[in-house]
Amino acid sequence: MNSKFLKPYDPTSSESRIYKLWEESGLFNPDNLVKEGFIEAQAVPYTIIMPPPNVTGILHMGHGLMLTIEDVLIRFARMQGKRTLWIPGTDHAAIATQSRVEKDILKTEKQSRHDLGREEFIKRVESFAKESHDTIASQIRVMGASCDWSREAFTLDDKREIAVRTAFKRMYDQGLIYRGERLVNWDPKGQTTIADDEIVYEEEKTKFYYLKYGPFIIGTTRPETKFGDKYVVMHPLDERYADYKHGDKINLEWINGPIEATVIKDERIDRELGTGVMTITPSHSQVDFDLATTHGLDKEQIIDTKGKLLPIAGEFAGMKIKDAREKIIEKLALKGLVEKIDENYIHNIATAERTGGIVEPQIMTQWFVAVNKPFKIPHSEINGIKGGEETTLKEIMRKPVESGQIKIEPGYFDKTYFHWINNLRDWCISRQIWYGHQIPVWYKGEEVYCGIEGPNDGGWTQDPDTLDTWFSSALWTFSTLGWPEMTEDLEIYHPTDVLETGYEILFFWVARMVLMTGFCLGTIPFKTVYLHGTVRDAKGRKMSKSLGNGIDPIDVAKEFGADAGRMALVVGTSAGTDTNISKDKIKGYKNFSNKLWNMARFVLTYNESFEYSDNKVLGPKWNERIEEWKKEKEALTKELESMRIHNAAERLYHYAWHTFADVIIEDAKKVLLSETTSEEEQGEAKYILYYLFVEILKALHPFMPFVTEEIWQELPHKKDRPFIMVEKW
RNA sequence: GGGCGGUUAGCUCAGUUGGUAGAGCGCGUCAUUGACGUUGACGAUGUCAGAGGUUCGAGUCCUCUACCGCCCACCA
Repeated sequence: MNSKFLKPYDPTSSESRIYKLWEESGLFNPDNLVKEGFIEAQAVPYTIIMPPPNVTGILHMGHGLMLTIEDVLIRFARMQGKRTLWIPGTDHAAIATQSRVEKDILKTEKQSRHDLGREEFIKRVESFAKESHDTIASQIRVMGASCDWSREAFTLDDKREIAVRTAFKRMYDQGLIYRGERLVNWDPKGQTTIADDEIVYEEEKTKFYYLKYGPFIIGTTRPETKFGDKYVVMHPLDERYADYKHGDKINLEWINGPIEATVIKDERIDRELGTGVMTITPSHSQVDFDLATTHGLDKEQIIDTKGKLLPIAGEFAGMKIKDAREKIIEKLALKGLVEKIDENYIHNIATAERTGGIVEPQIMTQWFVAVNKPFKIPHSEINGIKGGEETTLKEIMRKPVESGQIKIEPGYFDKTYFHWINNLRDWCISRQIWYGHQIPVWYKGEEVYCGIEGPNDGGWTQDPDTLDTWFSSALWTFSTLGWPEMTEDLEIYHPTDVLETGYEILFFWVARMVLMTGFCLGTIPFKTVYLHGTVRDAKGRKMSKSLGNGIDPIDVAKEFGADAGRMALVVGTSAGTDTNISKDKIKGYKNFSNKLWNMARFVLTYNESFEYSDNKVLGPKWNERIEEWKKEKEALTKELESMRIHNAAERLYHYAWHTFADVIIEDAKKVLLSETTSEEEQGEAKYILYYLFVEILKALHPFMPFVTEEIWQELPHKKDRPFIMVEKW
């Protein structure tokens, strides 16, 4: 027995050494597993593509949970003899990364991205991203993730660039990507458009003004947008306004003098709300824009992209929204046009998630993906959608989940998924930022060209916008496998088996992967979606910098070992529910690592050498124990196959400690320490200890890969496989 | 405003198709120079949020109520 067993288990010295051994063996790569004969070439493939962490910083406990769950599934599949592939990668996270670097540069150099220029700025972002990537890659290793580094990908590397441009061009050619004037969410602070999902609504107390608009009273929180309001809208069945007919012209006194207003009747107006009458500002409000579009009304821009009033505001032109608001009310009050002011009006304002800027809707030319437009899908393996027939991207998202072809775990998220799809509007994919995939469209005068490469002849300018970061992540399951080339990887490993991710990105990402895979490949990206919850502190609070309650997975690995951290993350954590973690909990599993270590010490004390034999006959007492274990193992396998990882982990912990150590070892001890037992009896006791211990190590390996491998390497019996990692389940 | 989830032991949570309640931590008593004190044995604690229903039988299925949390949403 190696003398290291005489000391308590020290994870820090083992873990990095063991990871290195694994990595150098090349056995994270399924090609090598086949080459070296550990699995059959025809074996069932099992694939997970790692959700790429953003290169905006370092990994947190949420990533720790993600990596643990995926590694458990992967190691389990590998031990079951499947052709197991787990591809790691990182995400360029366009806006998040750009604004992070912008902030840094502003702080240290007092420069903006415009001061540096596009090229120089991109260089800075790239160097930041590189550094962040390296940190992340090493953290993933610390967690013990057995992913295939030879296939590592980045959402903004050369291969993925080709995939993105190919997908874009195909959609463009199908008419599913179009450029249009639409009302978009403009972030004046970030100077870019943002997606609906990137908005955070915040409650704000503001004033609600009732203004006299000719014979009507209109309510508003935003008098500064009212300069161009020359349409007054009401419900066609509202009896209070029956005297006014659609199209009537009314002359009235307004902010900067007399105007002519036109009456519009539309049933979308809520009669109960306010006075039941509204004026509209199509340029800066979605409802108003829709109304104006239906009735063919003028759309005048009132506020510019910096958040200042335009010349239409007359004397207020050039003022900021906040400053102008009070001044306008003062003027209206002087004219006697203010009926009433409600001082305590609570409403939600839209702010940009990344910058905190107050979103100002603007009419702009942007690129969109049409989700409701019918198109002919050439080939389809999606349940409920036939190749060669017409469908829509929305259908492509809905059908696989509806038909059960894609299973979402936990199941109740189906409802949320459908609810979201039903309310989905066209996806705005252009962003006015620099870091990301630049839109593969070039202009020369009136000519427009879309292609994988720019046109060869001179005089063309590429569209300056970049794509929403989710556009490239939506291709992730197949861009990582070599698409648009029809590679062997793509053939073998796609569709992938499991997408494991946090429930908060079900819409941003999961739904869009389904969309893109359906469009590009006519199939589904994955068979199962496993959604994990948020990792919280011991009191159930979100971990945050301001609270200082965060736990760093790397610190955990240093203090308790990655194995302990993994167990603590996984036990008691069912799909879709949040999990609380504390140092006490992690410490409990460090103790467990040590317990295993000491079991090894005891077992090896009595088994300096060991011969496995398949037909070893044991007495009934020990036989019962073996039967008991077999049942336990069956139950475990079932739990793992149904992805109830928490149950499997808990069962194993309980079996190893409270059955094997507390009962079986104690029983064996009685035999081994007694003077009166025969040699045969002693042999049986030794055998059962060794046999069951090895079984436990194997079963525990997916959960606690390091300590189990470390012990396995010291076992005396002749092993035909170099690592427990590639042992048979 | 719309949708979804939760409410089980002091704490954190399991509980697969309905069959007399479980784990970990914590707590109490005791043990122990024997693989391990990062230990062992034994033990206590629950009207499973409340009300009603279906059933031979409900933590589990149905309805309602209360509280907590999350997501979505352009209320002028």
